[in-house]
Amino acid sequence: MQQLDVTFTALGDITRRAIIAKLAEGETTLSTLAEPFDMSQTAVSKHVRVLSEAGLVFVEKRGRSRHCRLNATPMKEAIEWLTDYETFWNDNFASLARHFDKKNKDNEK
Amino acid sequence: MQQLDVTFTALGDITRRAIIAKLAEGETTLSTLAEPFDMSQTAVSKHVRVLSEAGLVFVEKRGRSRHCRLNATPMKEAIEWLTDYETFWNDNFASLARHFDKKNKDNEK
DNA sequence: TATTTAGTCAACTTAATGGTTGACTATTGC
DNA sequence: GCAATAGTCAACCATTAAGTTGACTAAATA
Repeated sequence: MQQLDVTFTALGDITRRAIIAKLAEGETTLSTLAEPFDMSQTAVSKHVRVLSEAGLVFVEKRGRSRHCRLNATPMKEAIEWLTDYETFWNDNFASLARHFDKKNKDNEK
Repeated sequence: MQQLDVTFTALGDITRRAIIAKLAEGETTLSTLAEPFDMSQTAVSKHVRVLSEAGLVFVEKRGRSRHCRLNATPMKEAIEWLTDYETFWNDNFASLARHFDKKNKDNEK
């Protein structure tokens, strides 16, 4: 699987996006993170694993608790991919040119 | 399911992103779209359905063929959601302030 | 009219997701 | 030492996803 696959897939779940939103307010432990959700801690833990495998969350074991920290850098690649299509919601010749310029440079994407 | 869920999920597949890239070059029929892929036309057709249900592709029946056209507007919401986290890959106080400003305005997301 | 072409549909397989529960491990604190 | 707390793990269930094939419909063309 490609990085963009795991990034977009990880973001395609409302619970995981909510976890990200929580973590944007600051680092927390798994249990406090899980508390507001209407599902078991195990379920939240699985979502956090998906996020951590996507590199979107760093988990650090500290004593008996797990501290989770947001890492947004994989979003960069996602946003770059999306930005490449901005021409299709702005009909703007400059961005159109940018789109096909970029396409010629990196045909592997 | 929420719009962001279907958008991100649709984008979380490399074949579907490749379809989008093809359609960025211009409208095509399903069969010419399917041709380069190493899978049945039925499979490609299913991917196109996922994209069209996400609103990312418009499909129009014309004679015996289906013409597919890219519609990138759902990407706008996706990019807006992501941009809200730019503070976490730039450590920039202005974008941090923007992030928490926005959070206060629209707590429903 | 007969045949090719474009595409869908239904049925099926396999694997992944998203959730549960119960048992377990390890750490903390009384 | 014992009990509470934080979390994982394994097993299970139901649903969805991604692909296949074969039969079918509808349009274009020889």
